[in-house]
Amino acid sequence: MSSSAQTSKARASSTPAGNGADGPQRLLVIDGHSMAFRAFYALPAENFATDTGQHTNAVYGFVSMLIRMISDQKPTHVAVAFDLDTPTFRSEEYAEYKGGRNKTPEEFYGQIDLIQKVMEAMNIPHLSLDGYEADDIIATLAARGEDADAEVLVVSGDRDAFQLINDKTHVLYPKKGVSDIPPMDADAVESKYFVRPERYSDLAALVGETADNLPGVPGVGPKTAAKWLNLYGDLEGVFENIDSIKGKVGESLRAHVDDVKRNRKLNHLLRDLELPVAFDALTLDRPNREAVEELFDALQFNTLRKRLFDLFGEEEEAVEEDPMPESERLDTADGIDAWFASRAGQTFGLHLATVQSSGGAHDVVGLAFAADGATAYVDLEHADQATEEALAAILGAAGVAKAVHDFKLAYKLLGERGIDLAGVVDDTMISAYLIQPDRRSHELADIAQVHLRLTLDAADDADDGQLALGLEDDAAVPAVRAAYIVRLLTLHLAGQVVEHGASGLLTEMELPLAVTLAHMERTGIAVDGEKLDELLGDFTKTIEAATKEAYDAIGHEVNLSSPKQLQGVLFDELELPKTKKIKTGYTTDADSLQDLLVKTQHPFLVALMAYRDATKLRQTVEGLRKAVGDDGRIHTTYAQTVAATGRLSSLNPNLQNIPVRSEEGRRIRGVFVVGDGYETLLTADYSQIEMRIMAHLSGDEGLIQAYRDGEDLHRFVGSHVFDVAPEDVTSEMRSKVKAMSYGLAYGLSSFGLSKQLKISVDEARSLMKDYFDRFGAVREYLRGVVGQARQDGFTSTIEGRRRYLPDLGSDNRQLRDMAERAALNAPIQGSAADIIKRAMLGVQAGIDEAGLASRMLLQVHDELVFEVAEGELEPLETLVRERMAAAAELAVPLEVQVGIGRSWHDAGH
DNA sequence: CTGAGAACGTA
DNA sequence: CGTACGTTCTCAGC
Repeated sequence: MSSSAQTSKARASSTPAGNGADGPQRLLVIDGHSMAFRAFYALPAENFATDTGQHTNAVYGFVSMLIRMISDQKPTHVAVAFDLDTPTFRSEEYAEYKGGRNKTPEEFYGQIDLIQKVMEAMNIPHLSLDGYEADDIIATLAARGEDADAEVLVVSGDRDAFQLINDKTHVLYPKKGVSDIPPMDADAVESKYFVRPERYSDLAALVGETADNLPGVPGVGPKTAAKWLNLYGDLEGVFENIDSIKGKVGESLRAHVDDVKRNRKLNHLLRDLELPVAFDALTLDRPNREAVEELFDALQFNTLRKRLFDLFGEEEEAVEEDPMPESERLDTADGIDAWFASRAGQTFGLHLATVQSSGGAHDVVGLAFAADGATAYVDLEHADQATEEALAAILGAAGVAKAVHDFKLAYKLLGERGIDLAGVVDDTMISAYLIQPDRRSHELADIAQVHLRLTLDAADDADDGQLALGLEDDAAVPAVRAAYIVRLLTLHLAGQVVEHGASGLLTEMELPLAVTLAHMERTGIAVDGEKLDELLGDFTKTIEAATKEAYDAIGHEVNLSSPKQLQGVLFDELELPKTKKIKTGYTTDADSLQDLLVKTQHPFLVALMAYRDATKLRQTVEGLRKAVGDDGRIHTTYAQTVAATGRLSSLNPNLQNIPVRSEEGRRIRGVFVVGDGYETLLTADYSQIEMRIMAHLSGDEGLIQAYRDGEDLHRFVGSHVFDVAPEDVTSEMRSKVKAMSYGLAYGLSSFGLSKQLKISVDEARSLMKDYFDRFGAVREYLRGVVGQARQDGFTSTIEGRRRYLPDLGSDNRQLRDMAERAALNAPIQGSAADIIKRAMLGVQAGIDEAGLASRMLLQVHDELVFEVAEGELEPLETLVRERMAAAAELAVPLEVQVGIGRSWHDAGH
C-alpha cells in the first residue's frame, strides 16, 4: 500500500465516520443533477417553499439524502458532481443526445444553485467541467479513489454508472425517491442485467437508453444482448461474429451497427479527466456552522439543520464517566445524616431496590443514592427504626433535591411503607418523554443507552463498587448502578429539557401530577362484585345463544373468534361478496359485517355480530373481575409517558375504554360504585373540548362567537354549511356536521368522510368546501399547522408541549401523510390533555386547601370521576366546576358538565 | 412462550 | 384514504 496516497488530514478523526487516519478510506461520489431530480419528484413541490416562493423540495430531499448517506455509509471523503448547461463532447457527436426530454419543471429552477450553496456551506466539494458530464467526473473521481486504495460509493440514478462497478467501487442506485437506495454490486448487476458490470456498457449500447435518447437495436432487449455478449465475450466479439447471428434480430443488428457503435462511444465514461482536485481535497470536513445557519434560515430548514448538526456533533460526544465511583453502605442514622450533610446542595440520583413479592407486586428492600463521585445504599430490611427515620427525613425533605426514574412508582412504593417522597426535581422518565414523546419505551435501560450510551447492567467485572457492597446483597448492586445512571441522566437531560422548551411542563405540570396520579391509583374505585357476576352471567348467556344461532345458520361449528376461520365461512362457504382487503385476506370487521348484512340478510351475520358484541363485553367484565383488589376496589395505573400527544393512558386494567355507547355496554359502568363511607360519585366532563380548542387556535370569529353565545355548536355550524335557519337543521344534517367537525381535527379526507357518512365523495367534498367557505379561519389554521410543523420540526400545544414529526419531510407518501395528520391532531388533542392536567392539579389543590375528604378517582381524557365524602357534594361540585373551567384561558369558555349518582352509570349524563 | 395481526372499546 | 390509546384472541413460529 502506498503510504503517500494515504495522507489524510488529521481532522478526519472528527468526522462522523470516526475513522482514524489509519482506518479504511471511503469515497462517496454523488451525481448532483440525478439525485436532485429524484428528490424533486419524490417530494411535493407545493409543500416545500420559502416565504419568498422559492421551491425547496429538491434541495431538501437532496440534503436529507446526503445526511443519511453520510450517517449510514460513514465516508471519509465526499464529492458531488454536476452537469453544466453547455454542450459536451457527446452532444457535439450526436446532436440528439439527451434530446426529447421534457422541459424542466418551473419549480425546479434555482434549486441546483441552492444545492451547490449548501455544499459550499457544508465544505463538500462540488465539481463540474466544461464539455463533460457529471458521469465523467464521477468516473474520474472513482478512479482516483481506487488509486488511493479507497472504497468508492457512487450515488447515481443513471445506469451508465454501472460500468464503474468492481471490487472497490459500488453504485448506490435509488429504487424510488431518495430514501431507498440499495447498493448495487457486481452480483446485483448480473442478476438484473445478466452481464458483469464491465460488460454493462456493451449491453446498453445494444439495447439503447431512452433516457439519453439513444435508440438501440430494435427487437433486442437485455436478455438477447446478454446472450450475445456472453457468447462472444464482448461487443467486439459480437461484431466479429455479426454474420453468424441468425434470425430477425441478427438482421436488425446488422442494420444498426452504426447506432450501436455510436451508443458505445457515448456511454463510455471518461476516467481520466483533468480535474484540479486531489483525492485528499475531498476529505469530509465539518460544515461551516455559520454558513449553514444562514443558509438554512433562508431555506427554512429547521429539522434538517438539527439533523445535520446532530450528525457532525459538536465534538466527539463526551463519554460519560464510567465506571462508577465506589459505594458505601449506610446502616446507621448518623451515617445517613453525615453522608447527606457532606453533600448538601447536590441533586441526588435515587433508585429503589425492589424484589418481586407475592402477586407480582414490588416490595422496597433498599434505597440507592448517587452523588458527585459517590454512591451509597441503605438496606431497609435490616434497618433499625432510627435509621429508617433518618432515611425518611431525607426522602421527605423538600430541600434535598432528588432525581428519580418513574417518580410516581417510587412515590407509591415508599408511600406503602409510610415514607413520603418530596424534593423530587426531576423524573428522568418524564424528562426523556418530554424530549422524545414518540419513543415507545422510556425505561431506564433504554434511555441510558440512547442518551448516555451506557448500559444499565453494571459491568461484569467485579469492580470495587460491588465488592464494597458485599455480593450477598442481590438487590443492592443493580440499584446502586441505577441510581448512578439516574444521576448522570438528570445532569445530561436538564439542558435538553430546556432546549425543548419543556422545563415548565416538567416542574409545573408533570412532576406535581405524578403525585396526584399516585393518590388516584392508590385510592382506586369501588366495584360491586355481585353486579359484576350478574353481568358476567348475562353476557355469557347471550354468547351461548348467539353461538348456537350462528352454528345453526351454517350447519356446523366454527371458532367465531377466529377471523381466519370466519373468512372461510363467509367468503368460501357462503360465498358472500368480498370485503376490504387486509394482509390476511378479507376483513370481517364490524363495519364490513354490517355492509354484508344489508346486502345479503344472511342470518349468520346477525348471530356473529351479536356474538362479537357480547364477547367483547364479557371480556371487559372478566378483566375487571380479575382486577378487583382485596379492598374491593380496582386500581388502574396511569401511564404518564406513553401517549405522544401528552394524554395519559390507563392500564391494568384500562379504565379509559369502559363501554358507554350502547345500553348493554353502559351496564358495565353500573358496577363502578361509591365506596363505603362516601356519599356519591360525581363525574365532571368538558363539553366539546377539542372543538373549543379548534375554535381558539384557529381564531375563527364565527366559531368563537357561537361558543360565547352558548349555541349548540353542531346546529350552528349546520345552519351555516347547509344555509338554513338553525331551527331547520335536521338531525341528519347535524350528525353530518358533527362527524366532519371532529374529522377535521384528525386530518379527515373527503374520501374518509364520504365513507363514514355513506355519501358520495363529491358530496363529501362539497360539504367540506361549504364548511371551509363559512369557517375560513379553520382552513387557514389547519394549513398553517402543517407548514409550521415542517419548518420547526414539531407541533406545539397551548402549554408548549411539543411533538416532533420528522416524517413531514419524508419522501414516502404514506409516512408523510401520516405525519401530516398527526400534525393536525397533536396540538388539539395535546392541548386538551394540557387543560385537563392543569384542571386535575387545580382541583387537587382546591381539595387540599379546603380540607375536603372527597377524592379524585379517575381521568378519562375529558372527564374526571370523584368520590364525594358525606356533606361535601355542594362544595366539591362548586370547586370542580370552577377549577376545571379555569384550567385555561381560551377565546371561548370551557363548559363543564357535572353528573351525580351512586354508580358511574348513574352519574353519567 | 412470544410476536404479529385483527378486532374493538374509549376520547 | 381519521388521531390517540390498551386488551384480548388466534395463529404461526420458536
